[in-house]
Amino acid sequence: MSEQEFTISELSRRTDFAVDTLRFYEKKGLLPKAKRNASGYRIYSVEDENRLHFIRRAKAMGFSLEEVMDLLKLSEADDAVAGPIREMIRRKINDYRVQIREAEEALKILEPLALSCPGGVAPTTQCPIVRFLEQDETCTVKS
Amino acid sequence: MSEQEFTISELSRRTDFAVDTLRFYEKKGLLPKAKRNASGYRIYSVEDENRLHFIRRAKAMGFSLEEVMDLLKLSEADDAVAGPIREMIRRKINDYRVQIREAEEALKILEPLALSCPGGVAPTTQCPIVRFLEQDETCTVKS
DNA sequence: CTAAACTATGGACTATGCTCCAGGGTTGAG
DNA sequence: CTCAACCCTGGAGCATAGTCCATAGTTTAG
Repeated sequence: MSEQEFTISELSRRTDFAVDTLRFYEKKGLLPKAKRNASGYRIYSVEDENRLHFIRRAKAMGFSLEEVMDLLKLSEADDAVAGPIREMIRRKINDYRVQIREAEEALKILEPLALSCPGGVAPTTQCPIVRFLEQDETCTVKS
Repeated sequence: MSEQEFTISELSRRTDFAVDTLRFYEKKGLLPKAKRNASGYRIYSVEDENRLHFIRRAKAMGFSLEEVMDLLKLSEADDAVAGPIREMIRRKINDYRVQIREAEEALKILEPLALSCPGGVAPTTQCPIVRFLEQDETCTVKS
């Protein structure tokens, strides 16, 4: 009977996105304006479900909703080509590399401080961390 | 004459924090309620300047304003001891390590995809990235 | 027929860290 | 004296990604 059409709560159950999130995604343009039944209820299909799988994966790869939207557009256009998509992935790869480098820079400072700090009830005057933070020389890494 | 007291814009120039940011920090409790002159203007001292250097450094190490506030309290109390501070640094170190691990996980997936993607004007049906995103198996890494 | 469970809408609220604005008072140089 | 440049306050707004609410209509099981 039902030929692959579902209500919003069914789609929610199938994709594990909250009902509110699905409506939010529609408003943001990540999902197309849903078909409606006679009383205004949204009706979804397997296409929508697939689109949501795509969204989930792209988010898992660290893309923001705006980027996910771009990825969707880039991959769904009739004349869609691989170049721009690869570019987006390359940029994301670069973001991650920068992030790793910055985290490593911070660790290079924090780890020795943690090791040389006596901890326990030693007064903070003995604490190299506090001394480091109170220095007034500039220090790079972030911001 | 002026014995180390300055107005908010002077403090701003000396610390390179925007005037608005200084007022914002006071409201948030990162800076103590400033002394005022007869007409209600905030008056600052070198202590405030030092505190702001501390804040700048702690932020550069990746601490949020709330964490910076904790660090300030932990290091300024009369009976301040090194233990809790070291704990905070250790937690931040751990955060960075987790962040690095997650970024590496993502790279492990994205880098091979970028390498195997033909790019250019190849249709997206040829694009391993799109194929990856359209898969419906679950995949870990984030969220 | 009724009550529960579902659906719709628009708008408010969360956290983070500022940034900007309007409307008004104060200070300092010329 | 006047005008620019400063200061004050409270509140709004930005981005991100939802989440929750009130109010109201709809569908379905018993």
